[in-house]
Amino acid sequence: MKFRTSPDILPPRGHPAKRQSIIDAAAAVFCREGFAGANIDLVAAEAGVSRQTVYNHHGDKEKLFAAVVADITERCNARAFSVLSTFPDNPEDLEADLTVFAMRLNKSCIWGRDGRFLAKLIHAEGERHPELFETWRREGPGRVWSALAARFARLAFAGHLDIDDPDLAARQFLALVNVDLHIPWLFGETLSEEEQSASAARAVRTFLRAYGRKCEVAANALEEVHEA
Amino acid sequence: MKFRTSPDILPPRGHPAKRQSIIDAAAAVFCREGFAGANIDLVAAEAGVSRQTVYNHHGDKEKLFAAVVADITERCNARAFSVLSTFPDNPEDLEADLTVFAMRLNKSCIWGRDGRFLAKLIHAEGERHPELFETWRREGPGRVWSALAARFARLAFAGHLDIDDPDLAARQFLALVNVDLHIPWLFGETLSEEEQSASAARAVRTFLRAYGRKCEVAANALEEVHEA
DNA sequence: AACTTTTTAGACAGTCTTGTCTAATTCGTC
DNA sequence: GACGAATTAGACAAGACTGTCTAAAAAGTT
Repeated sequence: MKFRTSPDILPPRGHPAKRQSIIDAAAAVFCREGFAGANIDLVAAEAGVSRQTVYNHHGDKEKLFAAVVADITERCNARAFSVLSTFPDNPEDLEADLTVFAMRLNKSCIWGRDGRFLAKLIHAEGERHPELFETWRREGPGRVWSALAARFARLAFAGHLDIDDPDLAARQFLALVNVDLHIPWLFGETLSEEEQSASAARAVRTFLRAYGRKCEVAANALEEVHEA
Repeated sequence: MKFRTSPDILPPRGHPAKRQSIIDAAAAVFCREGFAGANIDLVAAEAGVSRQTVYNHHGDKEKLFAAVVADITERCNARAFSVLSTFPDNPEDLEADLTVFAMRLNKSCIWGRDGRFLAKLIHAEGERHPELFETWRREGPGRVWSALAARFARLAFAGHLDIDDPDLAARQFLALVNVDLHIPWLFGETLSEEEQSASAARAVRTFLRAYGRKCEVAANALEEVHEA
């Protein structure tokens, strides 16, 4: 209910393996039940640990929650950056390569455990406790997005794209990639591999219609117009 | 914890005004605190009503929650349809008209009380209790989106747009309109009027770059290419 | 093997919440 | 004003949960 004082995370004590297993279990429980509904006994049981050990490691429920957020944030950002490093800087077939990249992004950051958990935690507590997610905002959207924007800018500079505002293009790319995933995601449903790749392909196609090289767009358009 | 049996909503009893004020208060409390964290006494106090009256009207906490979901769903869909009726069917300046439409959509469905509440409720309970939101899925995305798609299809037929898959275009339009709003939305921040309109304008510009009439796109592109 | 740290099980007080019950009061309507 | 329905305040039992404490067991180290 408070988080008033700086929500320090307790310094590592005891065995790190248990510490991590507690955080993993707590993440699952907090996401399933919400902060108020989460039960420390359940966390302990799910972590295969006694309740007292949970308290030894993390002090109290709020500190445990803060530790979970920090942990998930870190892993999520790491994963995002790792996917980012597979961006097609020298594309052979830009549309195909971007589609593959979009699918990897989906798989890692949206359907992945960490991504889902982080999103749920933010939705549940972001409004009431924005402090907890400041790290994420700084490192996540703040850095990942601008890194993606830099990649797009490079593609544009190399003549593969026509982009005036790379940051905007990056955000719109991510939004388009999410279009078909959002609703199923909300209800815990999954998309088949084919659906995912079809969705990614549609997103990339639209993105390229908007940001593809002008002369190519012009050529394609003229061609189609002539046909009609 | 259950919602196992069909979560019937109690038939209206007592004074409708109080009934509604209870639902309004409950909506606010459920959204702030989550289902588990919500306190019936608090709902009663916020509604200006005694606890017993809450129970008289809505049976128990779960039925109250179901009633809140039903209420918000209905109002949210009504609002969406009402905004939809302002779609620019005979646009004078397509870009400007679509931008205004996008802003109205934002104002009504995203920043509005009902929209925020519904989104939070879905995020909090959608995975655990999808039954509760089936009405929304059927009437919301299912109907509003396809209505929007129909509007786009008409614009395309009239020669204002070049769209092969109107449903997809509608979904992508909504996604683009949301790009800049999502993060601030998560943390309860608001965007100034100017920021909102700038965001809407950017979304519409990209949308039209992707779906604008081919011959116009071609003309613009050729022009720019020639300049360079 | 001796010693220290960590973990465990369980009990425990204190708090909070839900949902029910009762008796008194107010409201709406005829 | 009189009557029945709706509302109120408050008490209440039953249960759940947090966070602490203790004594014993287990694990890890030298």
